[in-house]
Amino acid sequence: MNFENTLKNSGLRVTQPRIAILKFFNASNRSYSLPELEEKLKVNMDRATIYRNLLSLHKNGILHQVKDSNGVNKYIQTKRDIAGNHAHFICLNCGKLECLNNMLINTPNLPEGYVLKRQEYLVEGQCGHCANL
Amino acid sequence: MNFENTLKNSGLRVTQPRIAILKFFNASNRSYSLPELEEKLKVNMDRATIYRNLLSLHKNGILHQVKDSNGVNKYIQTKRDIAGNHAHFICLNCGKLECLNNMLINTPNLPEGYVLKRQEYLVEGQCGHCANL
DNA sequence: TTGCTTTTGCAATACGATTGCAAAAAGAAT
DNA sequence: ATTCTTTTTGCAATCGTATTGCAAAAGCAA
Repeated sequence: MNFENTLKNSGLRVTQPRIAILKFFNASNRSYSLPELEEKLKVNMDRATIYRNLLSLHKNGILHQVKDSNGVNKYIQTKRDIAGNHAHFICLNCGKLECLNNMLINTPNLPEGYVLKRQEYLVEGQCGHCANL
Repeated sequence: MNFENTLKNSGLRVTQPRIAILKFFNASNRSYSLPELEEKLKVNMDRATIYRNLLSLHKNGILHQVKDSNGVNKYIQTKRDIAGNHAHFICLNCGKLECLNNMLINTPNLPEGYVLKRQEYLVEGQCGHCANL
């Protein structure tokens, strides 16, 4: 499916900034923060535009959003073969974010009367490439 | 053990701000962020003082530090009966942070060649008290 | 009490996240 | 193609938490 359809299917208008963002993520397999994207795309669009599009693309399931250990949001293209809760890995060196598909998170065993809203299992370290530098 | 000894054992000088901070945490079983502590303690000390003391108390294992889902650092008194990696629960309503001692995290199964640096399993929801309001 | 080291208080700054608003662009209706 | 309505963009401002430089104050050992 092309970028235009991706947007249309989510009820989003097809705009230049959005196409550029989708194209950018599609050409990369790592994650980016808003400041990083700003740097990469700033000749083409404003920070607020990127920001708001990251939000809506995430809300529509097109981008995956994970906070790194500094509390900074990182975005990566959602892979469609992932279901259920899973852990995330972020490479502290290159910033690559991976979904650890083999680490499914089972529903946590909370004390009696507690209500679960969300959970996030973040693993950080060095990916295979960066560990060998 | 009293607050003075706690500090001395970590090689930290015994100062009024530190005693006040330890006393404050000791009287509460929930977690606080820097802004929250600022509010509670600002008549007595400066924000930078609180900030730097939270860092050193955390570095010395006296306080536990966990980022909530907004990326804000929360601090809570370290309970000495906790060993190993465990999940953390934060109540979205009252802010209470709990160590889920029954949820020990086993070493994640990373792909070949990856290096693990740190991990954090955060669970958010409502605690038993807040769920019944 | 002296002298050295650590800590504090104040002020400034860094930095990512977020918003208001008018102009521009997209898309539906005609 | 033109008009009209709604969404989106760009710019600038602002928010909130985190962080730092530096001189003065406090802690502590000799």
